[in-house]
Amino acid sequence: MNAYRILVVDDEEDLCEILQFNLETEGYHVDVAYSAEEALKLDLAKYQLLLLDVMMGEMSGFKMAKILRDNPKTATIPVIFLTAKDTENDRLTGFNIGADDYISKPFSIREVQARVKAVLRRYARIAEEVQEYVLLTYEGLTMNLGNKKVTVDGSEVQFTKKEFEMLRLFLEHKNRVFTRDEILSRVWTDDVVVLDRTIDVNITRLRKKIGIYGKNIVTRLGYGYIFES
Amino acid sequence: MNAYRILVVDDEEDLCEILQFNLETEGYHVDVAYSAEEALKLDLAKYQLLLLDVMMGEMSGFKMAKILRDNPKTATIPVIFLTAKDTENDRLTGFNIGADDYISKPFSIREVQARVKAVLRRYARIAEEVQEYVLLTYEGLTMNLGNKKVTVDGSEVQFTKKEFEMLRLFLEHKNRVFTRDEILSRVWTDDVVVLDRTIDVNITRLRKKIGIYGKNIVTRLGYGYIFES
DNA sequence: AGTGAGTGTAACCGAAATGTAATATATATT
DNA sequence: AATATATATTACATTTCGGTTACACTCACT
Repeated sequence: MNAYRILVVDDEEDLCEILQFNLETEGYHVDVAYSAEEALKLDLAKYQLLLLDVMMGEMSGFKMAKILRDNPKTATIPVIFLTAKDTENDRLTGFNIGADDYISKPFSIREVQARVKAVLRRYARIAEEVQEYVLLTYEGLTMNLGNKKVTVDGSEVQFTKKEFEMLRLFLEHKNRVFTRDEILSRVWTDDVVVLDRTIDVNITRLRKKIGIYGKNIVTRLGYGYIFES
Repeated sequence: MNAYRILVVDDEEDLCEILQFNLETEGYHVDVAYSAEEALKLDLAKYQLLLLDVMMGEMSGFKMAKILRDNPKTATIPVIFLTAKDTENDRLTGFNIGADDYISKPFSIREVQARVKAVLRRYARIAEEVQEYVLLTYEGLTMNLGNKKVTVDGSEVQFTKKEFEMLRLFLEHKNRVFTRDEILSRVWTDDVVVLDRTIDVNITRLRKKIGIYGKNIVTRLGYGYIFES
């Protein structure tokens, strides 16, 4: 069985070392980063759990978690916050961002081990069941990421891969402008080179397929496209 | 689309040439320095990526990277180390300093190209994600960089790209005079040449659009324009 | 080989954005 | 006050941008 990969992000090096040692003893693979900025450079999608210090360097753990939540590739990774601050307020902020648990410093290693185990168990179960049935919707538009089906006002519409991925991008980030370059890098593979205008053509095709909702894909002249809700 | 600027720092001239040639073929703009000392004389902030040799002349790549990390203007520039030494120890030193990647000599050009591409993509992504939340404001003026919308005292106003970028420049640097040349170089792409007078016209347009706040864009006769708060 | 879906490219058109020139106004200089 | 210089404004010309259509190419599957 493949070991779970855990990333610890904390600016206290000693603490990182302790966590790393003890969690690796438990059989996890543990990486460490000493700041949110450093952590964001990593390919975070490969971790099954993040332990984030709330108070550190430039970017707080909360901010980092927020960034993760908005990227589909990392949005579902469970997060446990570590913090010295144990006010009710912080706890709430944490849980609002989608914290899976919350550990206050100082903590016992046993406690950390127990919570990590619990979160991972929960995550494993949910990952299996839920992942397949993720639905993206906007009013009468629904995309089923599991079976790749799209329905527009109740009736199913056949989508091509490009159309599907573009609409997915838009529905995952409504009200955010995507430049053609961004769309290109997210929907097309790196090894192909296509003209900017290709996007336009595919936008036209997408708009047609989603009927009335085509109007929600708005052109931002000079910048790109945006799905407005 | 603006090309990424990469700086290669290595004392082996042949190697530099090879890297420069191959990366320029990929569409990047590549500069070269033959020592850390030489590199540090350059305006490093303009680069989006540094390739640093670890073993060279007086100052090592590690030392140079450390200097960069301590200067806020260069602290976030991604670094890839090039080295003949491939001990675990060196790798760790590198990553601790905040290396984004690590390439051991001898390496294949393909490998370098792939890693450079990967690092730049990661950075572009992070920059995008961060930008998504940025709101620039001044009293009743707000600019949303994520969806490129501007509101003036509550109501949305349509902006063209030039108008948007100019206002963005002003709001990001309130109370700072911008000469026409500076505005030109920041808002216009390098490949176009326009008259100075063009700025004036666009300033007029911008002033109109932001209504009452048009008065905050003040003309500094003989110098340029300033947004006064 | 033949077929059809998926996808990229080229070309045309209209609309929006942007640049330029001409003119008016303001500010500085003597 | 007169003149020169700098900027504002307007109207118009040009360029850029995006929507759309038709068509070509590729690839998987017969």
